[in-house]
Amino acid sequence: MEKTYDPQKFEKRIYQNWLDHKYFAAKPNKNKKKFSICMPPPNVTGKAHVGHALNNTVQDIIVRFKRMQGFETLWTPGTDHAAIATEAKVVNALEKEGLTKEQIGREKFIERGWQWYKLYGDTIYNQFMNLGISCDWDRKAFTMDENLNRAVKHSFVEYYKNGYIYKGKRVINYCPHCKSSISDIENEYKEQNTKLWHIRYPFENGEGGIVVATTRPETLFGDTAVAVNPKDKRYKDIVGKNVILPIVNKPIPVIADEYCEMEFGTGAVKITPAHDPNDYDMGLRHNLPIVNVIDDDGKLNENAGKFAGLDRIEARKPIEEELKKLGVLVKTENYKNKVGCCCRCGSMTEPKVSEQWWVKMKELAKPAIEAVRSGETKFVPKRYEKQYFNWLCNIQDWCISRQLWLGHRIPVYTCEDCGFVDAFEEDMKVCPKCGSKHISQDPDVLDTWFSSALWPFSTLGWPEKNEFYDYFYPTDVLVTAYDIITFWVVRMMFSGLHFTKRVPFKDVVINGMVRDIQGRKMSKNLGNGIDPIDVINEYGADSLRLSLVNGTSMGMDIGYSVDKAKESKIFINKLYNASKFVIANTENMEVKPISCFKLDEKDKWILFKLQNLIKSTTKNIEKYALGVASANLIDFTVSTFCDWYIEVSKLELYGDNAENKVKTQNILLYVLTTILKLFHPYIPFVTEEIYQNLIGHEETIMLSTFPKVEEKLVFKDLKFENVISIIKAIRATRSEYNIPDNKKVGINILPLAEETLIRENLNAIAKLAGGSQIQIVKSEPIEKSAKIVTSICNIYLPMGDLVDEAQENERIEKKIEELKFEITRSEKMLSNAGFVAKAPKSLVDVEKEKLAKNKEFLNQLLNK
RNA sequence: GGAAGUUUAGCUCAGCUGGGAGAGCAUCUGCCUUACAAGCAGAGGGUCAUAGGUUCGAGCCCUAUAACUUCCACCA
Repeated sequence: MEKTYDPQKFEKRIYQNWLDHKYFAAKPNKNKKKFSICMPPPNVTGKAHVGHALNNTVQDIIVRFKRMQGFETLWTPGTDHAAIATEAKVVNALEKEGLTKEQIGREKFIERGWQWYKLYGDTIYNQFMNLGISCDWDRKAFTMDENLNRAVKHSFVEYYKNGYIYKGKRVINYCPHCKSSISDIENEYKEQNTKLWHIRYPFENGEGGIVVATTRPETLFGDTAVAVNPKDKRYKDIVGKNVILPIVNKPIPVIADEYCEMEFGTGAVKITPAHDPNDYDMGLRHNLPIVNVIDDDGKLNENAGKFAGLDRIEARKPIEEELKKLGVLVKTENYKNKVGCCCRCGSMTEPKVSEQWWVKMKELAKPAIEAVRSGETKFVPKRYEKQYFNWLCNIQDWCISRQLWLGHRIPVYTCEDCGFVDAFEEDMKVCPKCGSKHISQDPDVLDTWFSSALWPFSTLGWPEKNEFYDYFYPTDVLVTAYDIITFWVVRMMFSGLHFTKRVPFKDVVINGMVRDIQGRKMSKNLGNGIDPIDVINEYGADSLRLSLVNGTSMGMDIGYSVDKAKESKIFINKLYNASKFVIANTENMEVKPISCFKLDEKDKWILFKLQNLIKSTTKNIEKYALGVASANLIDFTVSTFCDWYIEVSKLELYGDNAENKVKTQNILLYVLTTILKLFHPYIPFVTEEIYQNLIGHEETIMLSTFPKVEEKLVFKDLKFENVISIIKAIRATRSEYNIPDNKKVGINILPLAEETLIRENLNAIAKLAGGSQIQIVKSEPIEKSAKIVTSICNIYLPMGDLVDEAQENERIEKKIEELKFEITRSEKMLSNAGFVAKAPKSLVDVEKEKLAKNKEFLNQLLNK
């Protein structure tokens, strides 16, 4: 191994080796249990950000763990075509060439789309590979692939034939920039400083009238009524009368509708059915005409008279001037409200009445609700189920048509001659009813999420019957961030249940969002984004991975800065160095099973703690407590293995007892190997690199067996803890006396119990506590010494004049006080009838034992 | 308006079915001890947001309050 830990030197090489051996590939295997998972597909033309790194790290940890546990493990990678986003990029690119998509036509445009996919499609995969993730690259899926396209058509037609899909006129959100409808969840409300315009709509004689408050004066041209609350006494007498619509000079009725809040504004609302969903509903209730005043570019149309052609927002100013001139602008006031914005491009969306394709949701939602309610699919953490239920229980029909060219075209065909309309999986050239060739396909494409909704099974080849689908479906876990529960998780659930009759996954693990260290979202505007590739280049993929999950808990946001990767690298460096030590000291060793050695206390101690670690790591990973598991692993590696076992093992390794040396070598090797395997899912590269240098290693650590608890190595009564206490006490006392570490002192030990243990570990105590010479004494030495008391021995450090009587007494007094406090505490607890009666017996026993021990210790001290 | 989450050491965060408050970083002191100075050893630092309640026992359960975050709804 290299002298220093330098991840750049081996990460790429190791990954290539894994690829070459096809270790990530999975195939149906009846003799093994399966584990399957599919990657949330990133945007095909996107770049990896830290969120992806976290999401894929979590998946890879789970996948590697399961693979080592012996499951046939399939992790399907994939990308999404993200129609709106990609189309916008292609349009942009065309713009730079001075072209529009209309100019080059649909076919050419789609070709350009494919060029775009191909050009950028592998970028994100390559970035993911740097992370070390172990997905089956031979099964890469893309939502626009031919077989996935087939799944989309198949499911659309199935929905259509069974009456789940319909075409209908509704108010939808329209993005004038993307020139497409978007669904309700793609419409994000953002707060904006604007004005509230109070406009007087006079009576037909030009006098008086009614004052309405509006945030959108520009839609005035589309007003077809003024509404008030029926209970509103102020307007009781004018309901049913007409008022004059200013500028347009057209009479419109005053109507009464419960929807109006009497308290808001003036209590009177202008009703524009064409440009507001609530007004639209009211229009239906009151049979109002619909007057459209905004065109697809977001400009006012001919209904706006002389304002036609102006952008809807820019038109506000001249309209305000005009209203002022007419004397109907009562006042304007500053106002904060929220306006819908396109989640892709950020521009303000327009509610628009139009004809779109919809999926009826009510029936589809029911089994999806039931599957989570019954526990067939579980969320981790559970609280996210509420978000899921909340959405599904108030579900609205899903608008699935988009006025774009990239994406899956809606497979509905209309015959221009006989009017026949139907959905088909095949491309239709001739009308099946009348034979006419004048048959045309619907121009719209499907919402990107329509194909994503089929992801867990479409990536397994559905609807074709095949062994991958049969063996690996349903998948076991879905790992995703909470921001797409409604977009994606919900839709996969109901689609999966509808088409496959099974839940698409058993567990939904929600990872948090990665934020900056101040808790802000990472964004281009703030310039606080962190590029995971930069982190990998500087600290290595293992450090990035570990820093993203260590000490975190599922579903919680993570405040991230590169300092965390640095911290992880420092730890990995430690592991690397400890491994170097073990490797150097086990080179030519004789490998034997540990059970054939006579184990001493330190051996039993480390072996037992290791068994506990195996148990807790397994349990924690199984319940997705990845951050707890890694923290325990780090703690064991540093504070148990390196700080103590390696240090005491040096005595055996450099000593002259050959049998003890072989024993220690074997234990070191066993413990290190086990640590590496436990850690492999987290830090796959460095564990493989080290593993390859161990005696008796297998082909690859990633296919080795995940450690299991060995009952033979589970011991009780860990006496070595006493030795540690002795060493720590001496160190602390030395520090108290300001004795520098390079100065050695004599150590005299007067055993009060466990003399054998103390004798066996004399050298260890001397070495680790900085002793010049160490000896067992039968009574307190005459020399002036610092006295240390522990529960099994008294320790005397002869330090001559350095010894301060007062300080000595103080230390002993302090210990006595501590013990007295402990004893009082125990006695209080044990004299509490409630505690003795109700607390678990084991706990009461522990307390009794503690009390007895402390009493004995105190007696020793008091009797001296 | 409805819902969820967060509040623990100076900072970033863990903390299991309720059973003596933890880590890393930062700070202070000493040490280049042959795996590691990217290190080692020692030390200081907390009214677990606030107020009640349940319990033998509360960081954890219940109620209220405050601050911050997010999701849903979209009152012109």
